[in-house]
Amino acid sequence: MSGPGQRVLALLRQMIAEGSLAAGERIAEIPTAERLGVSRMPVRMAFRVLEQEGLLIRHGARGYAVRQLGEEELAGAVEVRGVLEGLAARQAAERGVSAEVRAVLLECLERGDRLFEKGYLCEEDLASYHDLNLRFHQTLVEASGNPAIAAALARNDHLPFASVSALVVDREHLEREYRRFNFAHLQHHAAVDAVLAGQGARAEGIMREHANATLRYARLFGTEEGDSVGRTVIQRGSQKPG
Amino acid sequence: MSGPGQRVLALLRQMIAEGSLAAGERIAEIPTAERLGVSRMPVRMAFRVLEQEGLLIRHGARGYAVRQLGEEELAGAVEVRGVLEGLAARQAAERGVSAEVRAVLLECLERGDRLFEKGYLCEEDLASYHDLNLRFHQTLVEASGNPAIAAALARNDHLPFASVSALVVDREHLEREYRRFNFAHLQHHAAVDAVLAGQGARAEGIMREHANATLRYARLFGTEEGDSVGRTVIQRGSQKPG
DNA sequence: GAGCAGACCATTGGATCCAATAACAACAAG
DNA sequence: CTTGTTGTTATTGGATCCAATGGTCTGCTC
Repeated sequence: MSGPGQRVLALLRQMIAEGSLAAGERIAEIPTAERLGVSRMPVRMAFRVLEQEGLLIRHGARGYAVRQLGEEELAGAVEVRGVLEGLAARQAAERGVSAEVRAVLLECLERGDRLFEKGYLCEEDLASYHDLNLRFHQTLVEASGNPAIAAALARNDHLPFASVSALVVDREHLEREYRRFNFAHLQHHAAVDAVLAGQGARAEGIMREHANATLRYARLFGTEEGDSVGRTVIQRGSQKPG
Repeated sequence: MSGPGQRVLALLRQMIAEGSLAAGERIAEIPTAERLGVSRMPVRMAFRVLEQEGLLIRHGARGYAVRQLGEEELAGAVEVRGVLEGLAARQAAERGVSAEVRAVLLECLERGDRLFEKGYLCEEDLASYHDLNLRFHQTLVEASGNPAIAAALARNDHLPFASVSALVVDREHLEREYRRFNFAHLQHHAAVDAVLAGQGARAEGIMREHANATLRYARLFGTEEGDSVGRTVIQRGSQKPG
């Protein structure tokens, strides 16, 4: 575990996510292998995985290309995440959650409450919120008892900006971000309320709308088009899907 | 294209789907390679892809195991397909469909009408219905304009029995299957009606329920538990996701 | 007799080599 | 001048070899 193969895979994912690899440009095995200082073999393996994840697409009959995803493709991925997490919430509500899951969800809510009750956000609050947000979503998906949801979500989670684990934050306007994340956190509250009450349809609707919190709310709460100054992505290490 | 690598991948998928490989049992590279008469390399590649598709899972620290999916996992996958195809139908209805898509959908409906109007099903009707069913679903997903849906569906489509391309038919009771497929076809009618009328929510609801036609209706329409005699799977060649 | 340690074997991952194929370019012919 | 054909090169896929790691079995010691 964590041999050169995994390292190459993680490196390529990161390079694609942060744009070091020009989108749409062709990418070959040998230059990539030399650039990363490994043999062609782990690169070959990584290319297959990355193709399955949708980050690379075949470029003609020879080689791969970094997939360039436009605005509406991103919106589509967010929409997909919405229906999947909505399904997870509904099934969790319908089947009922265990005491452990209930405890984790309530703890996430409480930790978020403590974050937001002081009325502003500082730098390390962003990291904390990111962590609890991730934990909340993962717990809900697990609580659905439907592993197919996690499997389907795994694809989206590899697309940059479309996953829960990628939070686009505007560090220049932390008061705006406070409102945005606070709203998202209130949606968490509503979702937990619905799930614990066994209200499947309500839980589904809330989580479906909540998917927009990642991306669309960023515009909704004031960050206009082209206002990319100071926008940062908190991207955490790839949590394993299993 | 279509070299030994693709052949190995297709063979392994088929062997997993039809149960030639015992579920849950460990599967190693070397015996598999010898059994298929190829080197270890294409097997290694295929294992990675199959792991990404969810057909294989890691068996401890060494090797892979064929994933055994129980009844409720299958039901979960069907549910996932429901929400995804529901989303596709809704987005197709909301954005409107092109003339070409409209023509294809109507042609699928008409061909189905001709199949069912004679009041019974014969053997080659099953293949015809399978083809038009597949075409219908693919067209609808494409019409959504959301490639993330197809990407998310690709995972489910590899799980045996959960995809549109796997129809479980009971050849012993073709009159029952007539009622079942006819019902599914009427759902197609309703879905197209809703999509063409721009009724997104209605289209979504119909397609969501329609996902159950693959599996759950088989029991609903009379095939009881354990009544597996004469049940066959029409599984067609792996249509490429892109 | 049981537990621990060491050694051997099985199996996987990486590297290098070889073959096959596709693309590009150059040259010749119409 | 344009187009077709052929040759060369670049790149990918497959095979074989080598190293590293984990598991198991056996023997020794307490």
